[in-house]
Amino acid sequence: MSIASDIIRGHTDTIILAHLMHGDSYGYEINKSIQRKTDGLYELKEATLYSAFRRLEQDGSITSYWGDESTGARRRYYSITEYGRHAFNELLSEWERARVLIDQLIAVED
Amino acid sequence: MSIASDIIRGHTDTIILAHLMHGDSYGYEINKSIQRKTDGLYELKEATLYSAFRRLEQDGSITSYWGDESTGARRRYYSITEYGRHAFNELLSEWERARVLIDQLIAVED
DNA sequence: AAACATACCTTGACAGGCGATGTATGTTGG
DNA sequence: CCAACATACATCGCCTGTCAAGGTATGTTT
Repeated sequence: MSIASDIIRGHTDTIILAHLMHGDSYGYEINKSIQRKTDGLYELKEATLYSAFRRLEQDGSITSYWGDESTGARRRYYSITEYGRHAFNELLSEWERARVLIDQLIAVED
Repeated sequence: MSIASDIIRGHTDTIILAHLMHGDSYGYEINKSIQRKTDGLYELKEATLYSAFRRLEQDGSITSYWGDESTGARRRYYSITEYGRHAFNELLSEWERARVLIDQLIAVED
């Protein structure tokens, strides 16, 4: 892992919601997708991932249901809600603002 | 405050070190400078600021000394060390990488 | 005299990340 | 055939950074 978790902290929810904007998915798949997208540079720790699911479901951003796999391990699918889409957009624009702010604050030139 | 602290979290040290790259400074002034730079959009909470100073001094990134104000409240000045400059550069490039990574992960298009 | 600005500091609570550990199913290499 | 690995989910308890609240002290302005 080459990225400090304190930098990613606060983006976990956004990352998960972004994935669910494409359609329903489940934990393992979401994590694999993150690894693929970042060429293995980043992954969510399982404990982080599942605690995020709990958080997001509690606040109404996602809902979940068990898949009907006839074979293999069972999967719990997650679906983004209308509220979740709205929350995601908020998080996105917050990120835009934060990115500018941080760049401003850590620039050595003034 | 319009930026969630979980997004800025992990940048506190970088922000402080960036300021000290210009020269020695003290807590109150650093915080005022942050508010100025961001037009009041962001400020470090005092508890956060001073706990960051402690952290940075402990790991050898900064050193401190009391100013010799003949009038007004006393000031504790902080100075970035050679190690601190190195650490700052590391943090900077980590931010570059993280920014790209996050953008990649929260993009809805793929 | 009160309010405000400058300036520092500590305590205790809280939230998110994560190492460790556990469960269960299915596939594959030797 | 069985050990190792991949898939897939879940929880517990620790650690770390943030911050509300509170405190101290000096100087200026109203």
